[in-house]
Amino acid sequence: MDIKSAVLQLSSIAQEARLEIFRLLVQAGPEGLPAGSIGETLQIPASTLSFHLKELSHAGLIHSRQVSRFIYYSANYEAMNGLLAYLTENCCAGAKDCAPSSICKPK
Amino acid sequence: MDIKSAVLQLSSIAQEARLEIFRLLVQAGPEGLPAGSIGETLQIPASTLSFHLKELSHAGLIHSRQVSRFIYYSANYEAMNGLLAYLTENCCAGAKDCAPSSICKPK
DNA sequence: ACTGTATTTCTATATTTATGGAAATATAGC
DNA sequence: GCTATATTTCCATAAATATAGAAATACAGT
Repeated sequence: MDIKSAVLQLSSIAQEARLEIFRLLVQAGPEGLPAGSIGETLQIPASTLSFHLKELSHAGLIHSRQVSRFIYYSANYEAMNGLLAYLTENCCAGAKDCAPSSICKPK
Repeated sequence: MDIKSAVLQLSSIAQEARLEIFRLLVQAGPEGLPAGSIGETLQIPASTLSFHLKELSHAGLIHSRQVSRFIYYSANYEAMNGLLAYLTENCCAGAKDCAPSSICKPK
């Protein structure tokens, strides 16, 4: 991963509403949740939510798929894993006792 | 760690210049580097650098200490470790095979 | 085709963040 | 106390980001 991708992904979760959205999707598991359900749970207006979902999608941290009239969003565990690995490597550069590169797996 | 602290810390490294600064300080080890040396290495004007260092300090990801006329900045490995632990927990909520909470240690 | 529901795009606005020169402050050596 | 160097603060400006209503689009059922 290059630094620009890392910054893009970090930016996408460096915002309270988006970090909450991401957490919610992680908790929701691989099936994810429809946009409306996310907005209802977190009390975010539809257009604002759409903006944030686009940011997260653009950074690659979430996926979306259409299920009839609903669009389901779900956490991209691999991408988050990659970001954590990048940060771990950067945090631990030159240090001993680092975690293995594979930190997180979807259930 | 609460979500606001996580967002603050993420924001502080969700910017290319600051992530570069942080990486450099991690590589430099616990002794850290004087501000001027950071600016020279990364080609960042003094006032801009000072702004970014303040952001990182405010988020708690770096320390500073005065050594004669120089101010040495160094990575706060514990804070970074805490952030990674928070993200790992949030990434892995409900998932098996998570990394241990202690991911990164200074050399 | 028409209707209702889900979501996005458009648009404007407010807010925050980044940049860097100039001036101010701090420290050390003479 | 003067001078040189290191760093920060002040300031203005530019650029990016966040917010949310209104309009547009997409889909499914009738």
